[in-house]
Amino acid sequence: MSSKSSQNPASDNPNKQPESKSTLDEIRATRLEKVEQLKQEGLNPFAYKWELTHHAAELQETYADLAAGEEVDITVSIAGRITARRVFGKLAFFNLQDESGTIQLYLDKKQIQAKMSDLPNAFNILKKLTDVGDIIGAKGTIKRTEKGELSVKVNEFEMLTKSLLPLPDKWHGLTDTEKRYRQRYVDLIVNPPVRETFRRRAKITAAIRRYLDEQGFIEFETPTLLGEAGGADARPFITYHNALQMELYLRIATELHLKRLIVGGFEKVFEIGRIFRNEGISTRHNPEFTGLELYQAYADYNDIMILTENIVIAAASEVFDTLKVSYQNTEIDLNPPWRRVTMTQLVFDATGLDFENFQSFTDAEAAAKEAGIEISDNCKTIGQLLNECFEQRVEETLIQPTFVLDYPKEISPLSKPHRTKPGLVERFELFIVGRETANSFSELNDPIDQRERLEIQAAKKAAGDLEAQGVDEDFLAALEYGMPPTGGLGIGIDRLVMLLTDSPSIRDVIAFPLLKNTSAVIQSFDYDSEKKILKVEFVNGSIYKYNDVPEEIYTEMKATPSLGQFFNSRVRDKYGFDREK
RNA sequence: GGGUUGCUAGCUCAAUGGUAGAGUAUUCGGCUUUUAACCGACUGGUUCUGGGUUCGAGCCCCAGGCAACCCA
Repeated sequence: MSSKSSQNPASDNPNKQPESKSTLDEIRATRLEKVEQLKQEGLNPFAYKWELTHHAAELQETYADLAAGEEVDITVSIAGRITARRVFGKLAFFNLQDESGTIQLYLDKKQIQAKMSDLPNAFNILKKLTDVGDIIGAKGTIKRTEKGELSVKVNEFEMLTKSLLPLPDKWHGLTDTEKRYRQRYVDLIVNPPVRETFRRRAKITAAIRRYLDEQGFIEFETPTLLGEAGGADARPFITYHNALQMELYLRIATELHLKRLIVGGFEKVFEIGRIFRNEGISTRHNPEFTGLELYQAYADYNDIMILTENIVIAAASEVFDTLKVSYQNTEIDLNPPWRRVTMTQLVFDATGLDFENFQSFTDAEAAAKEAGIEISDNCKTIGQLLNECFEQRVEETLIQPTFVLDYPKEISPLSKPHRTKPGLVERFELFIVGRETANSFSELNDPIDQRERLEIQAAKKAAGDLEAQGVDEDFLAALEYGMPPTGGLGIGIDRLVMLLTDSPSIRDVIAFPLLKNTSAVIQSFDYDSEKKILKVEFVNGSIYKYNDVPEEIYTEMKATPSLGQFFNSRVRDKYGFDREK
C-alpha cells in the first residue's frame, strides 16, 4: 500500500505488482488513493461546478434519426454518473446516466490528448482513476457509432465527484428490499423505474394543486403540533415541548383547523400535508403519510363526489393518456361517472342482511351471526354492525372506483345527519382496488349536535379507547360562531400514487419509509447504585441513562453471555431513560 | 399482536452435519468500435447476533434482531 502511494498509477507502470483489492474496505481505500492521485494531477476530485447544455434524454430524442456512423459537429456539454465502463487500449466507452436517462461517451485517446493538451495524462486518468459510480462532466460532439449507439464523442472531460463506494451489481442490481428502503439513494441510482415513480408522484401532487387552484381553492398549512389530536379516529404520536413544559400531539388530520378557516370566511380551502398516526405498518400503512383535505362552503357531499372524480382524473391525466389504468394486472376504469351505491345496499347484496328493516340490535346481531359475520365485543349498535358487515364482506370486492354512500352515525362523529335516512349520515368513501382512497361528508355544522358527538367520543377515550377523539372546545366555539353548510373531502395521496404508479406497497411511493432501527450494539455500561441509574454507551457513540434500575439487573448484565440479548429483553422498554448524548 | 419465509463475499446467489463456493464487481496484464465487451491471472468471508447439541454446525435445537409477505 505505502509503496503504491509513492508511485503514479496514472502513468502506465509495467513493474506494478498485482494487489488484492476486494473487500469493501479495500475498495474504498483504493478509491481514496485515486482521490489523492487526482489531486496530484492538479484535479479536484470534488469539483464545484459544471456548465451543462443538454441532458441525455434530450439528445437521444433530438438525434433519434441520426444514422449509424454519422456525426454532427455540434458541441454539447453533459454531466452524470458513470454506470458502465468498457475500456480498450486507446479507446473507451462509458455509459453516463443523468436524471433524464443515459447516453454513451465515446472516449478516443488521440482526440482527448489533442484537446486537453494541458493535461498530458488525460486519457490514462480516465482509464486508471475513474470508476463506475463517479460523476463526471464531458464536452464533445454528437456521433452515432457504427454499432448504432448515440454517443458524445468527448473532447474534454472533468471529474466532478469521485465515488468512494462500489455500486451494486450492474446486471442483477439491488433487489434486497430492506437495503432499497434503508439506502434509497442507491436504489434510485441503480433502479431507474424507482426514479420514475417519484417523478410521477411529484407530477400527481402538482396536478392536484393546479386543479384546485383553478377551481379557486387556496392552500393552507395548519399546525402539526397540537395540544389535542382530533379530526379522525386514530392513535396519535406524543411529543414534548421543553420550554412550555407540555405534551404535544402530532396531528392525525387537518380537518378541524381547515373548518375553522371556513368559519373565518374562506369558502374553498385545502391542505396537502403530512399526517401522523401511531399505528402498525403494512403494505398500505406508513406511520406518516400525505393527506389531501379540502373544504368547500355551500356544498354537500353530492357536490364533493363530482369534485373527487375531477381531482383523481386530473391526477391520472397527468401521468397517463388514458383513464383505463392497470394496477397489478387488473384494469381500473376511471372514466366518470363512478358507481354510487349505499353501504346498506352493498351489504344486502353481499350478505342478504337488510339493515333498513332491523328493529333491534339483538335481531340484527342474530341475523349477522347466522350469515357468518364475526362480531367483536365493542360492536354494540346496529350501525357498528352494518360497518362490520361492510368491512368483512364488501370492502375488498370494490375493485372499480365506487362511492359508498351513507354511513352509520356512530362511526362518523363529524358528519351531518342524513337528510332523509335516520341513523345514517351524509358521508361517502371512495374505494378503488378494494382500498379506501377518499372519505367525505356533508360537514356537521350544528354546534350542539357536534358537542354531543364529541362528548361520546371523549367518554370512549376516557374508557380507554386510544383511537377516540377528545373534545376540542375551541373548534366547538368556532362552530358556535357559525360555519356555513360545507362539503369536505380527504384523499390518501400515497394510495392514489400507488394506484397511478402500479406500486404494490406504500413504501414504494414514500422515498424514505419508516423502518425499525437495527439494534444498537453496546460498547460499555456502568451502574450508579445510589441513584439506581444504569448508564449504557453504544458503539454509535450515544449514551443513555436508564432510571430506577435494580442492582440485580446490573449484576446479571455483567454476567450474561449475551449482552445485546439481555439488554433487549430486560432493560430496553422496561425502564425510563434520558438520552445523555 | 399471530403466522410463513428469508438473512452466506460490495452486489446476485450456491453449498447431505464433514476443507464455505460460483457469477459479477474490485486489483493486475492484454486489446482502437464496445453494449452484461472479450481473453488471462490474482484476490475477497464475524455464514445476522448469542447460547446449546455434536468429535465436528452455514445447516440441527433454544433465545434474540431485522426484513418481506399473509392474517387480525
